[in-house]
Amino acid sequence: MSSDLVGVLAALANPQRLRLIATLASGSNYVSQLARELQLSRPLVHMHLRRLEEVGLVVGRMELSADGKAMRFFDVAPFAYQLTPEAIQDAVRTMEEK
Amino acid sequence: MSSDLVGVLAALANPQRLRLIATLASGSNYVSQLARELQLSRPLVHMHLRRLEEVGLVVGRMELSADGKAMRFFDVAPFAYQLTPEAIQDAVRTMEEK
DNA sequence: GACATGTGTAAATTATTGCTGACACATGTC
DNA sequence: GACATGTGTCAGCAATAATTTACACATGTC
Repeated sequence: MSSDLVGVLAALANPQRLRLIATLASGSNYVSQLARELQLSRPLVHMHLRRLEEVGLVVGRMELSADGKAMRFFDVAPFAYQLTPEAIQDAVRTMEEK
Repeated sequence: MSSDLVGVLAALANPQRLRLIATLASGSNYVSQLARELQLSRPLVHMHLRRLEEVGLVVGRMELSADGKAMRFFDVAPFAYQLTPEAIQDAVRTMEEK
């Protein structure tokens, strides 16, 4: 169970992905709808969400809509990272021990 | 006075820069020495430190050594960022209002 | 003067990322 | 069947980031 700080930081170091998290923080949503709301192409949203999911910042699930369409909903994970020099020092320490 | 979360995150989203911060957290140090300790080329360390300084995560100062050489020392700034969905939501809000 | 140390920068290369435009596959309605 | 919605993926291009090598300039010592 690696917390992989670098990975999380890399996932967050992008304006679009921050906007995605900000939007999802107000409630779960699905890919096409997010693309419309944030004015991004759907493949792009798909890719950003995958990147966020890989490091556990959001979680996705499949859901069937009333009219039978398979829709992919996402929620933010309740993460909380404290970013201080000391926290980074610890992260680097565990990072360097193979 | 912009806190520019994306900029800070981008600056931190790199293993070498995290190692630099971790090293500086144990005490101030200068460029050539850091390059030796972290096994990186000096221009690379120079560039990473500049990137960190731009967003205020480290601060640099010139200092004259005993034998008269101009040396560039760096210290970590005492930063503390709380990374939660809500904090990101706030950051994006202030980010979107031009 | 040659050699060690330190500083800075610029050019060129490589690797990575962000993004678009296709394509394929479903479902339900006119 | 044509059209709307939704899903996924892949190829390619453009922009950015990471890295090296080489140069310039200082200082002090052998």
